[in-house]
Amino acid sequence: MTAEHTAPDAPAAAVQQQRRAPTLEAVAELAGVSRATVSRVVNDSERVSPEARDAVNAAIAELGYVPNRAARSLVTRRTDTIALIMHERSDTVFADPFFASMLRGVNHALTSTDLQLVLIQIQGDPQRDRALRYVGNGHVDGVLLISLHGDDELATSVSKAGVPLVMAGRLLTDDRVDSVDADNVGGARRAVRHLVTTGRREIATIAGPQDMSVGVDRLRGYTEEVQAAGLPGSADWIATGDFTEAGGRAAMERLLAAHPTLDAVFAASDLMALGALQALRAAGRRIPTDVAVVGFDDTALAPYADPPLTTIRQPVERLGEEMVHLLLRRINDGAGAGSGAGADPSAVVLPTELVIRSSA
Amino acid sequence: MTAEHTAPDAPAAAVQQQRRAPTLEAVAELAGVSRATVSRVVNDSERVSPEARDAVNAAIAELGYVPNRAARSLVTRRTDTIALIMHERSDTVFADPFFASMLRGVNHALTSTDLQLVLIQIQGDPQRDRALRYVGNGHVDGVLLISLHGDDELATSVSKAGVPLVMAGRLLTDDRVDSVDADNVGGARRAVRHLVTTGRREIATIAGPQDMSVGVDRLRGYTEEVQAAGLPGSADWIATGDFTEAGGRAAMERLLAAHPTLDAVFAASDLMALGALQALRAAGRRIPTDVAVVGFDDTALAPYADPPLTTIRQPVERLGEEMVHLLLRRINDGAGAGSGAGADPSAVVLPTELVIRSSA
DNA sequence: CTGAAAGCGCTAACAA
DNA sequence: TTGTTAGCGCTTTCAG
Repeated sequence: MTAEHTAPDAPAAAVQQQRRAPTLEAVAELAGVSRATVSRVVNDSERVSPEARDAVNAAIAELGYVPNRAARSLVTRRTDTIALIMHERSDTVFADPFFASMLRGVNHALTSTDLQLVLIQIQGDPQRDRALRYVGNGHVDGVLLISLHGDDELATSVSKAGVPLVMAGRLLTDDRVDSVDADNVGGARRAVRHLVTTGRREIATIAGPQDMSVGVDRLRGYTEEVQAAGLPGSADWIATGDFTEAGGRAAMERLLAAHPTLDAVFAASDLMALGALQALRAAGRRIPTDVAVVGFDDTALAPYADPPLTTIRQPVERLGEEMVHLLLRRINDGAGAGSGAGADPSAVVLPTELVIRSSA
Repeated sequence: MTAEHTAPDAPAAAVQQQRRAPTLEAVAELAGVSRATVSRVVNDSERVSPEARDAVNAAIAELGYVPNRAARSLVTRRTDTIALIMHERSDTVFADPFFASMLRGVNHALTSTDLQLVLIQIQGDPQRDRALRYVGNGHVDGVLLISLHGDDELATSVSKAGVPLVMAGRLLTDDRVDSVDADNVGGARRAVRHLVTTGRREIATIAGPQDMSVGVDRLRGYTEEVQAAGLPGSADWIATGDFTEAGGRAAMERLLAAHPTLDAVFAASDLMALGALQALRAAGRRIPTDVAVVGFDDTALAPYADPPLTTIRQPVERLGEEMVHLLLRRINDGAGAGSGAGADPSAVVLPTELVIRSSA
C-alpha cells in the first residue's frame, strides 16, 4: 500500500500510460488532510474548517484536479447525465429547426449545472429497446423526450422504469407525464382571429398529424375560433398534412379544389405554410391580397417565405430550457420519494405570440 | 462474503431502493460460473467454453442484465463516450441545417457501436475552459470538433491534452489535426465551370469568411477556375460575407455597384445565395436569365429559393459519419501508441456534386 | 478454459 | 470537524 506507484520491475511498460489524472488521494496528500475531507470540500457540503478548505482548494488548483465521474457515479448512483431522446420516424426530423432551437435551449439551461447531455436517436425497434435498457439501467438521471410523432409507448416505458421524464408536447393518451408545451390552442386561435379581424370570411386550415398533441391542439384552436366567429369550418375546410412542405402543398391543393373562393389559410406549421404558398402561387392566386396565410412557427423558416408570412411564434428555445428546469426539479424531488410514481404531473404551457409581417 | 445480500437487521430501509439493476455477480450466480467468466462473455473476447457462454447468455437474457458503465469505465479507463464540441460564437449556428445534418450522420455512425454522444456547446471562455478540463480529464474517449469559425485554439488544446480528435473542415494554421471535409475547392471550381460553360463571362463571387477553411477553399476554387477560363476575377469581383442571408444580400449589392453588367454569381453558401437572389430581385435583375446564381449547399435551404438555385451539393451527413469512423480508428490506434502525438494525420475529403435545377 | 483476488477513484456511514 | 473503513460493479492479472 505504501509502495511508490513506479513499479520497479516494469521499466518499459510505464512509457505508454498517459500521465494519469490526479486523484482525490493526491489532493489529500498535498493538502495534508484525508480523502474524506477533500471529498467534502469538492461536494461543498458539510462542515469543513476554513483552513482545511483553503488548503484543499489550493491543492486542487495546483494539481488541476477534476473528480472522476465514473468513480463518483459508481457510489452515488447518480450519473450527472441526462438523455435527450428523439424518436425519429421521418427522415426530416433532424433538419427541423424546431429541434435545433430546442436543443439550444436545453444546452443553455444545462450550462449552469454540471450535467452532461447525451443524445439518443431512435430509428427502429431494436434501437428503441436498446435506449430503453440504457435509460432503465441507471445510466442517466433523467430523460427529455422529443416525441415528434406522439408515440406514447416510449414515454410510458421510460416513466415506468422509474426514470424522471419530461416531454415536449402533451401525451394524447396519458396526462400523467410531465410536459412542456407551447400554447398551441391559444396560438391557433389568435392566428385565426387575426384573419377574421382583417376581414377574411372563408378561412381554411392545413392541420398537422392528428396523432400528435401539436396537430390536435392547433386544429382545435382553429375550430374553436372559427365557430366563435360564426364562420364555416366543417371537415372540408380542413386538410391534414404531415408537417412537411410537400404535405402543405398537397393540402392546399385539396382545399382550393373544395373551396375555390377561400380567402385565408391557417397552416399548422411554417413548413406547411410554405407549401401552401407554393400551391397558391401555382394556382395563380395572389398572396396576401387574394389569400392570407398565417403559419405556426415551428421552423424559423418564415423569413424564406415570399411574400412574408404572418406567424404565430412559439418560444422554442425557452421550451427547451423549461424542460430542463422541470426535469431537474423532478430529479431532486425523486431522490427522497418512496415509490416510482411521482407527485402530480405538471404541464408547463408557454405563451405564443402573433408576429405580423408587412406584406411587401 | 458468503452472506446473503438481504440484510436481516434493516427491514424498513429496503423499501425505498428502486430495485437495483442486476449485476455481474447476479448473472454469475444464476449461470453457475464466476464473475470473471461472465465478464469474458460480455466482452466477447477470450476463450470461453461454449457451455459456459450459453449459460451466461441465458442468465443475461433472463435477468435483463446491462453492464454498469461507471464501474466498467472506472477500471478500463475508457468511457465509451465521445463528445461533439461546437464553438458557438454566432447565435445562428444551431439553427444551421448543416449542423443538423452532420449530427444526423454522427448519430447514424454511432448506432453500430455502443458509444454515447455527449453534446458540448461552448459559448464563452469559462465554458471553453470547463469543456477543456472535462475532455482533458478522461471523461470522453474522443472529440469531434465543429469549429464553425476556424478557431484553432480549441483544437490544439484538445489534441495537446492527448485526446483523439477529429474536426470538420481543415485547420488553417495547423495541418496536424485529423479532419474530414467536403471537396470545397473542387466544388467551387465545378460551380464556376458550370457558369462558364453556360456562356457567362462576368462571374462574381460572394465569398465566406476568410478565417475558415470553407471560406478560403471555396474562394480559391472560384479564383482558380476563373483564371483558367481567362475571365476577370480580381479583388473587386469578390465580396466577402459571413455565411448569412444578410451577408449575402449586402455582398451582392456591393458587387452590383462595382459591376452592373455581371451575368453570374457563385455564392459560397446557400444562405448567401438566397441573400444574393433578394438583392438581385430588388435591383430588378431577372434570375436566372439575366444573372445566374450558383450556391454552395451548406444548408439544404435551396428548395426555398425562388427561382430554383443550382447548387454544389456536399454530402453533409456522410461528413458526420466519416468523422466518427476516423475518430474510432484513432481511438483504437491510440490505445497501443507510445506518446501523445499520433501517426500522420489524415484529411478525408468527400466529393461534392453539381445539382442543376431547372429554372421554372 | 476458469476462478480468486486485487483494485479503479470516490462517497458515506461511523468513530474519534 | 476530521479520519477510518467499507464497499459501488467491473476488469484483469495470476494461479489453477
